[in-house]
Amino acid sequence: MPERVYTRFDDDDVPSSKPSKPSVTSDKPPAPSQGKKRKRGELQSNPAPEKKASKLLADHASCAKTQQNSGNINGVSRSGPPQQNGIPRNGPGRDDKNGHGHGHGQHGQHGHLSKKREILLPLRKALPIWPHAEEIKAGLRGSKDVMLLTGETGSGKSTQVPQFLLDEPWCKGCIAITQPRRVAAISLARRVAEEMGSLLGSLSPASKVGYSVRFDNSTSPNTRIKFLTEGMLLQEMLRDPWLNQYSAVIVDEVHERSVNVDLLLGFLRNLVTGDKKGRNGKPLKVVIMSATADIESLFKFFDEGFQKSLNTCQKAKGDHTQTNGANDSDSSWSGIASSEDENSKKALTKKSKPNGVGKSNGERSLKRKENPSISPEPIDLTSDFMYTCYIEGRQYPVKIMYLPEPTQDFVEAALKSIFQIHYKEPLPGDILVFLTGQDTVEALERLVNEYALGMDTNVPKLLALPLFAALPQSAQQRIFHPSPPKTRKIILSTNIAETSVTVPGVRYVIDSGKVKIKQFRNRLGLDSLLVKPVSQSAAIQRKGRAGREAPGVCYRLYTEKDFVGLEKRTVPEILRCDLSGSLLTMKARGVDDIFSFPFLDRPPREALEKALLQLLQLGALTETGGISEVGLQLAKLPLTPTLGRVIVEAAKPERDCLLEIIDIIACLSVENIFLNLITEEKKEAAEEARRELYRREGDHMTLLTTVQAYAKENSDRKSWAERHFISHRAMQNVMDIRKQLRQQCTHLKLLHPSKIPLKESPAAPSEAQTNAILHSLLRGFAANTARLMPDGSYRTMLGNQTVAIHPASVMFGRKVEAIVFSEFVFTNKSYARGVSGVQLGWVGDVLGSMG
DNA sequence: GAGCACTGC
Repeated sequence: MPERVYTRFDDDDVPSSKPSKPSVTSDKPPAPSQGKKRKRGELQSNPAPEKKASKLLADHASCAKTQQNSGNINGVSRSGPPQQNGIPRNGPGRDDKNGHGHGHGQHGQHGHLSKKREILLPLRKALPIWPHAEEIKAGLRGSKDVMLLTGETGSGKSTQVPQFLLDEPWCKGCIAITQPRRVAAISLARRVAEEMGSLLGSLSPASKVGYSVRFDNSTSPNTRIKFLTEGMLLQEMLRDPWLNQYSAVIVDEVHERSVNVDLLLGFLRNLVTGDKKGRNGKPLKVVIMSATADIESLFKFFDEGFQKSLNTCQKAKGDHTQTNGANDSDSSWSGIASSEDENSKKALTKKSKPNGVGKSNGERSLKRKENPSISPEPIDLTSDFMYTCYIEGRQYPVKIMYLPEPTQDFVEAALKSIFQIHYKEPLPGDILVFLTGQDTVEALERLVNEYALGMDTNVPKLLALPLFAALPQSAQQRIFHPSPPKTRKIILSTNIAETSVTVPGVRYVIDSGKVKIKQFRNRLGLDSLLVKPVSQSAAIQRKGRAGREAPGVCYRLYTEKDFVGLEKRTVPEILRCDLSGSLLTMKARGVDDIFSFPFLDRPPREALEKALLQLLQLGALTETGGISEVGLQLAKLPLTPTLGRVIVEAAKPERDCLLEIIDIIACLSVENIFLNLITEEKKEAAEEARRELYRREGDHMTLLTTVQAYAKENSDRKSWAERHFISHRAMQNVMDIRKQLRQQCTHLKLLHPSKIPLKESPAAPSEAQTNAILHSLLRGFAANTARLMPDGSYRTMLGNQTVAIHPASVMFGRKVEAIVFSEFVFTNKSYARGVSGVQLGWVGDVLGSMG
């Protein structure tokens, strides 16, 4: 009875039980429409010659049913179809942060620069955000220090907002704008420099736009707009906690909710609602840019900060004057808000009850929650200190198709959908498939290629392109090449395409509805990497990838009911990661009481306590919970506290193996340097080629040997890496980090400059050195130790859990009395990765010394 | 016998 049929849910991503208007749903077949409707059997009219293919298509044909193509569109339609203003794809301000859209070099001459600026100006003026310039400027004047801004994809917010604010009277200093990713920071800076007719960063002392990311700082004395990664701004706050060089901080892509952005928001709230005494009276304006759905919680977050500050201020006043009514809220308003104009004064008097405004807006926005994808109606979330602004985006409508029945095998379901789309839909229109990981990507790639062989010759060709982070850069670049003639590209991707990489040419998205997600388990102290259902917001994000260039279709490989049952939001990273690094960051920036730090989402007390305990065990905190000398050193290292602690240990005179440890740590802080090989043939070849690098002491000494051998190779490192089946890109990263860590350690007086060899030392480490290295590792990873049990398994020293040595380890299959490991991950079972053999007595010593 | 995605003076 249940026909396998894609059903379409019109219009809204989050269906409510009673749709506000009639829509095509799963229980009623759509009314036939005159236009593009295709017959059911149409797929069969193109029978594939090969049996497999024809079987597949026949299967799918019976379930393929196209829905009427109503003019109803999903997403933002208010501003009409995009690109009507002659704006090219990837044109100005379209949030193209891959750096592929406009890779112009610098034009050396002033004339060129201003000409470029003139050319770009009309394109800027056509952006959806342009008409809001005055509103945005006005929104931050007077007592209003915080602006919440939602701008959908393609609104131009990342490029235009800093330029709007630049000439405001309060803006005497620099504007910082943060990005979650390096490429985004750099390509946005390049774009804005062009728009302003300025050279980029350090290219000229006069340049007004720069950027700052790890390993790459490009600013000038005259930089007014600086794009930086979130981590970079946090790092700057270590030196300059009041952010004195900035007049404004713009935090972009807040909805991605990285750990760093959460910390940043907490610090910024404290700054902007605090006494600002370190800023010598200079104002600091904060702009938060995020998805519409987050605005309410962000508003509450900052509003709470302002309320608290009012209460504190008022209490202080009460204490001083010894007079009335500490709870009389009205009397306190004028105390803190030194309003600069009549309007804000009026606003002050209007707001009689602290919660009044927020509440009514809360009710209104609840309505929106049911339909988050409709055209945003402005919600009037305003306070005396905040302004909320909505910018429509440029997004084409995307139809959604659901499976009528859940599927167990999303790879097979994706395969069927790919061929269904390919046979049904005319070119152009590439297909983007969201899968969980390298394994499913490669499995589907093989299947697509296999079935494509059986396609009729008059059917367009298929080109399957895998996309995942571990893929070499050159292979990743293939997705940007235009399709060959009469060919449809099928991009098989992990969630890298959700945020990090924008694939051009996509009109069809197939969403497996699954994602591999990392979760830190406090009690066990280990990371889990598990396949889980995506959240609704992630599903919406994936769907949106189909509507970047033309109207599109999103095939969800789950039912509409499944979608309704999904979590609304992806759990923010800060609630599912090890917090020790974050807490160290906070302690180093003067947050004494981490339990009162303003978290947008507060991690459970247990997680905070666990992290504090870990920092204590590393010696990063004093007995009283203050930060120690070691802790300050760790906070300055671009490493996790654990890895940092290994560095500090290795610098001790009795260990004296810092350079070696730096090489190892550099490897541990990049992705796997050893390439994953698929065919048996290559695996064997790699085994053979790497034999000279393998060390029986374990993975850490193997990494050291590898770095030393690579560094020693002066002629052609790339071919050396290829010969040894080692990722050259990862090794370049390792060398960058090695350099940075050496510098850092010199600054921290852990390393004397005279110790850095001018030439790469070829000497293999002695046994004494090896022991020193392993002891240093043990100091940081004391909790990651296990002993061999009589039955041949390993059990952790703390917690007595079973761990298996990961198959990729050189220690795999070996039995030694004890092991130390730098990574502990749960996938199918608990695995130790990065394993070295150690003496049981050493482990006892280090555990004993920690108490 | 196995590898989501980012990021740091």
